[in-house]
Amino acid sequence: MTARPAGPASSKALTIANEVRRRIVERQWRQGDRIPDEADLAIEFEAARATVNKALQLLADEGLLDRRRRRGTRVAIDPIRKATVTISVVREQVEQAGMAYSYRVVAQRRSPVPAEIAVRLGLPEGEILVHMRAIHYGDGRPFQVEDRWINPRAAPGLEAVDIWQMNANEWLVRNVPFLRAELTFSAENADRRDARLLQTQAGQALLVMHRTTWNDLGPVTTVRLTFRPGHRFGTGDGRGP
Amino acid sequence: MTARPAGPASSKALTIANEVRRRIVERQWRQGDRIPDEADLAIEFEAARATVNKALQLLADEGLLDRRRRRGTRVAIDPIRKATVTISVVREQVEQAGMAYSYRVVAQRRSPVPAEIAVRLGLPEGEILVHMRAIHYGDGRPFQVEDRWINPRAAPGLEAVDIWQMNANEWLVRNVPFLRAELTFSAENADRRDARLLQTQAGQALLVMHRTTWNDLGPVTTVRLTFRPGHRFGTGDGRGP
DNA sequence: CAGTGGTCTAGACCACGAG
DNA sequence: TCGTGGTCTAGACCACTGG
Repeated sequence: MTARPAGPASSKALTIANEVRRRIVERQWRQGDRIPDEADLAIEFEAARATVNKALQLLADEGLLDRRRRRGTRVAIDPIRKATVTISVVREQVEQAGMAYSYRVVAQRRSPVPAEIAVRLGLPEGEILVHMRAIHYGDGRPFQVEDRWINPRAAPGLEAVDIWQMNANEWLVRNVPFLRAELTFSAENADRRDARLLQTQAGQALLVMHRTTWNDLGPVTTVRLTFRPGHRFGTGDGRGP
Repeated sequence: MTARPAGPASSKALTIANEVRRRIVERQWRQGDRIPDEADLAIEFEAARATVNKALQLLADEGLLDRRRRRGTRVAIDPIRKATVTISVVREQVEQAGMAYSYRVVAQRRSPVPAEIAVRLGLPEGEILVHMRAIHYGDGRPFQVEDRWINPRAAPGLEAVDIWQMNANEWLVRNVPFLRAELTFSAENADRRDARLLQTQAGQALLVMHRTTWNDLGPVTTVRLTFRPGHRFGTGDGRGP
């Protein structure tokens, strides 16, 4: 297996970015080195400075370059490593794995928000939110358990839908764009309820993802997603194919 | 707590992006709608088309817009959700948490690579790689256990360093830029060795991160990072502050 | 074919910050 | 102070694709 063969690319800016990346990776330009300024590179690559700028910005976003006015552009001493996690709709994850998707709501009610959740959302404790629990299945076996609180004041249109029927995840994705999201991963031992819902045993290590989203009306929803045992959450990194 | 008040921004392109985002979030432009083309927006915002293009590209990268030649720009029906995970150096994580960092190598040898690891790296089974285990401490308590395989052929300069002394994570970050990385998160019950190294109990749910990196010479390293119980891996979402 | 986004260019001015 | 990156502009041509 070879790594991406830093070959040419479809656009001039990408071609330049790839060439600069090659020089860094092959240690022609080393960590901490200052590289030629935009004007010089523009001459070398026979491109406009704006094009070179675009290429270098790309590499800076990747964390490979450190750019500052007046100081110039240097190869990052400590390349920041960014990975992009794509949060797809659960159904797509299941179907991509070649399994038949199904979904069941196991609980739904309006309820005063407990302290822990209130803190996470930044709402006063005891406010009335919609609380629901649901299970996503792949080929009839539990794939993911969803425990969700929804703030109806930030999700206009929610009253009109039948929560027992709809898939909250998809409904929210499709109908309530968000401005900001927070995401955490952690591992927890399954408690009795987790174990029952996921058809596994208490104590089993489970991957847990918490996601909270906000829009301009305030906090929209916070959800605890518990994956079936053995699930892996994978990514490419933010650096192209 | 309010969400980011989609206010003006430091650059004209960002100002435009924020305004367009606001119109989408406030449902003035709805999922699937076609929005005005670049030329029209350029007139409305009194900007050059290139500036509008930059703004819209930004929103398309976020997944909020779907742009195609000739077809125009539409509000995405199914906004892809991307989150950016920043993998910092362990020492920085520890120090940011206000703890004193220390590090200890507990094992190091050259060894034929076992099948599972070989597959992950895309190397033939039995090839001789460097294998090491180390523990990262915060205030003297185990923070993370590192189990790493390094391919010396892709890490020039490795022979010259004292593996027992160096911090492999930092050495690699500083000296071997990579082109591609794969990352997965999972949860595992601690086995006896994990439990001993992390000073916890067998069976405890642990967050595990696997990371494999490649450069132009081939696979560089694959590492299994096991975090102390209760560790959370958090992110912003790549959309601003 | 023609409308739309994708990209490039040459030139300009500005903002930051090291010396 | 002044070199460097950050950004914008007006104009141009190209590439894709719907009608």
